[in-house]
Amino acid sequence: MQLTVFPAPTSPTANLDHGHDHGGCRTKALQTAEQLCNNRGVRLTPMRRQVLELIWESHRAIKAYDLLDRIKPTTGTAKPATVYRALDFLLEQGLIHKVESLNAFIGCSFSDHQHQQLLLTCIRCLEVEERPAAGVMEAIDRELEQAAFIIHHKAIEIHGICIRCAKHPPITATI
Amino acid sequence: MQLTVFPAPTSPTANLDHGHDHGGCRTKALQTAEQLCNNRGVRLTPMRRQVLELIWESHRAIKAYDLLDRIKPTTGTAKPATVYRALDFLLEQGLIHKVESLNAFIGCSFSDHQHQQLLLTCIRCLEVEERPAAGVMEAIDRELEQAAFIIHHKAIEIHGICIRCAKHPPITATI
DNA sequence: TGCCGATATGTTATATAGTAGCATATCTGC
DNA sequence: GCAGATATGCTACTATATAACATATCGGCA
Repeated sequence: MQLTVFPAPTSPTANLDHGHDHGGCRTKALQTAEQLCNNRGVRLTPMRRQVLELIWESHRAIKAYDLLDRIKPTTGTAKPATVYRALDFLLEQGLIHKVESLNAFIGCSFSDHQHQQLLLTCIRCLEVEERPAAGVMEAIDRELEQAAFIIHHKAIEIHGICIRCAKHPPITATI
Repeated sequence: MQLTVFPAPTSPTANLDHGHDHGGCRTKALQTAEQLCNNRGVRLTPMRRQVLELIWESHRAIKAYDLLDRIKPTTGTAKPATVYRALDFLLEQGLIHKVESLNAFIGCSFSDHQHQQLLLTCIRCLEVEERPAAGVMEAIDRELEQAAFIIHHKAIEIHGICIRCAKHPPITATI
C-alpha cells in the first residue's frame, strides 16, 4: 500500500508560513485597517479588530467557527452572531475576503487599493495567495461586455499546488 | 420611501425562463447524460436521473434541500444523503456544476466537451449562464504560469444583471 | 455633563448545509 | 442463482449562518 503524507499545516499561531516573517504582514494589515476606518468614519471596534488580527495570524483561510473558538477564551460569551457581524463589517470595508469554495476567510492584502483578485488556494499547505491579475480581469471585462452582463461582484477561486509545496514533494512511504 | 420591486423568479416548474423553450434544453441534456454514462460504464440510476431532471427544470441554480423537497413526494423517504450522493455523482461526471457562492447547483451545458466555465449569475432573475470564455481561461493559465501554481480546479463566479433583466427594468414605486 | 439617538454587542433560538456509519437493496458478472 | 460490488435507506450528527429582540456603548448636542 502506498501512503502519501502531506506535511501538516503549521499551527494557527506559529509564524511559520513558508518561512516568511509573517508578523510584518499582520502589523501592516492592521495599521492599514485602522487608517482606512478612520478615513471612512467607521469604527474598528475591539471585537472587529480582534477578528481581523486572528484572520491575519496566517495566510491560511480560517472558518467562522474556528474564529469563534479562538475568541471565546477572551470574551467567555461569544456566539456565532458575534463573529459573523464582525466578518460582515470587515467584508463591507474590503479588509477581508470570503473564500466561497471553502466557507472561510482571509485578510485582504490590497485593502487600500484593489479588490476582487484571484484567490489561489494551495490544497497542500492551505495558504491562500491573492493576485490582482490585471490580464485576467481585463479578459473577464471583455467577456462580460460581449455577454452584455453588468457585473456586481466577482469570485475567482483556483485550487491547486503552490510553488513552495511543489518544491517540497510529500513524503511517500510503502507500508 | 422608494420601493424597488424585481419581477419574482418564475416557478421552478414553469418553462418560462426568459421566454425560450426550455424543454429542449432539458431533453438534450438528459440524452447527453445517458450517452456519456453509457460510454463511461457508469450508471445513471433513476434517483440520479431524477435529480438531474429537477436541476434542469430551469436555468436557475437549485439548492440541495430544495431538490430534497421536490424528491420527497416521489420517494416518500428521501433524506439529505440521498440527494448529496446523487449530486456527488453528477459533479464527478461533469454533468452539473456547483455554484460555490450560492451553495446551489446547475446543469452543465457543455458536459460532453468543455468544463470549468465562467458562471454568470443574475441577481435579479437568478438564472445562471455558463460561458467557456476561452480568453479568460488563457489569461488565467498565463497568470498561474507566472505564479508557478499547478491548477487542480477553478471556480469563476460572477454576480450581476443579465442582458434580459437589464432590458426590463424593475418596477419602481413611491409609497 | 447628562440625555438622546445611533451603532454595536449579547442572547436565544432556529434555519440551512453537509457528512458519518452502518443496514438493506439492487445490479452485474460469473 | 450466487457473490461481490455498487447504490440507496436510515439514523444521527456536525457544520455554517441568520433572525429577532434585549442590552450596552458611543458620540453629538442641549
